[in-house]
Amino acid sequence: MSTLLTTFVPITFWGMTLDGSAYHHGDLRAALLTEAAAMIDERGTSSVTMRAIGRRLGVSRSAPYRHFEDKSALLVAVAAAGFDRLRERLESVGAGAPDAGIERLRQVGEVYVRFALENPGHYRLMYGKEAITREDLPELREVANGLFDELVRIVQSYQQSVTIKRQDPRLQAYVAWGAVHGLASLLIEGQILTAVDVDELIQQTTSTLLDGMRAGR
Amino acid sequence: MSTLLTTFVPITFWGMTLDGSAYHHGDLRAALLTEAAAMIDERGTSSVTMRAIGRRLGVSRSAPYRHFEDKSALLVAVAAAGFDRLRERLESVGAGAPDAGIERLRQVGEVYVRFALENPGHYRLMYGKEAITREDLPELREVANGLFDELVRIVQSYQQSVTIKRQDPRLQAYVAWGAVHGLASLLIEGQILTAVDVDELIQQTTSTLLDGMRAGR
DNA sequence: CGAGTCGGTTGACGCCGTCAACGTAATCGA
DNA sequence: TCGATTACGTTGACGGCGTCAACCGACTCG
Repeated sequence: MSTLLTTFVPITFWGMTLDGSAYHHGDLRAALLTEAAAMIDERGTSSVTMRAIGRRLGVSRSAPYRHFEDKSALLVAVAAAGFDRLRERLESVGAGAPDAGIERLRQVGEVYVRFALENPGHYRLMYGKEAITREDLPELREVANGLFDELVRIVQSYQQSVTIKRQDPRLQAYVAWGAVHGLASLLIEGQILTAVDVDELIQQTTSTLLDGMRAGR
Repeated sequence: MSTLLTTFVPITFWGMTLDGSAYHHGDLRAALLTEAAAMIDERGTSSVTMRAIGRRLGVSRSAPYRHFEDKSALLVAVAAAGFDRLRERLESVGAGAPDAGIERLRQVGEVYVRFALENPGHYRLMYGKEAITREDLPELREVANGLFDELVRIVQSYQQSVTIKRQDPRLQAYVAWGAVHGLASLLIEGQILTAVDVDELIQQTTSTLLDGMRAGR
């Protein structure tokens, strides 16, 4: 009897059935991350709910809890992935321009703002506090701080060229970060509505910043 | 009979009873605004719920709906009040320094950042999109744009002094706004953790900005 | 004094995050 | 090979949320 019944049980391989349905999803954790990321950039962080993401992936409302402790943990993971992508983008700048010079600092700023514009939801998540409520963000802080340290190093290296004022590189790095972060935020939040050319705006920001950092003497 | 019963009905004046309880609150609308503002700066925008604010004011969960169409409308009103306060603060800068000069632009930047630090919840609400979901923000946009126009005017007036580069003042104003907004945001969101002096950071930002705006020639 | 409006109330609905209890599939040790 | 364990899904339930509908008391004005 049980033998007969089993003939109606779908044949499975790694949780996947032949007709595509699955009891075990296969790699739900990865799917959750990419789906959450997509939702974030499509309709904002507030559109990400545990139930909605489950619905979109065809699993039950609480399936995500087998892979992330709570909603905040999921968002932290998405933010961490965002930091990784940003780091890659910034590192690729160095590879292209071996001559260095002030030009690299400018390019880093441009790439930074462009990343924010292309991944607004991610960017807000990474540098905002609203969605992420947990205190235990060791890895997240670590990767974010790593990025900042890289910026400090860049500033420092250019202070050693003659064209930059010799000042506390950490302070200078915060100023530079603030300028590009502010521009990115204003653009993302739709605060800059009058018809201005975004490229020109980025250009102007980096120019003003670098002029200000360069020694008046 | 009904005459006897009315002797047990509390004597009221403008909705207030002699023992302090009230059926009509008196001025619930104003109370909602101040209470929401307090909650925002104390425990963040996400702590503001229609039900919680009603609880804190001793009214029912849906009493606020007699004064604001929905939660977003309430938050818009709070944000608008924030813009008014910021405008007052910024206008007071002009009054104190009649001699003008580059110094005023620097002071405006400082006051701006300080306002954000003192009213972090308000500031986030004013310049973020997360909490406010409605499209019909005519007055809000208006007062925000008014503030920006004021900044454009300041930049313009200082371009007419010899010490500033002659460039599109709108573009320059966006750059300046971005720099202070970025610094404020980083500070508010707790992104600047390493021990740096906030005053020095503000100082450094405005200096770099003004140096960058000033003509190298 | 009676009608209408203003500003409160409760009940209900459907969303949400999350926990507990449960079931099934894959895996691993004997 | 098989039994136990673990990994990964499921549904049911709870309380909190925004919001709407229905209701009602209290002030206002003819």
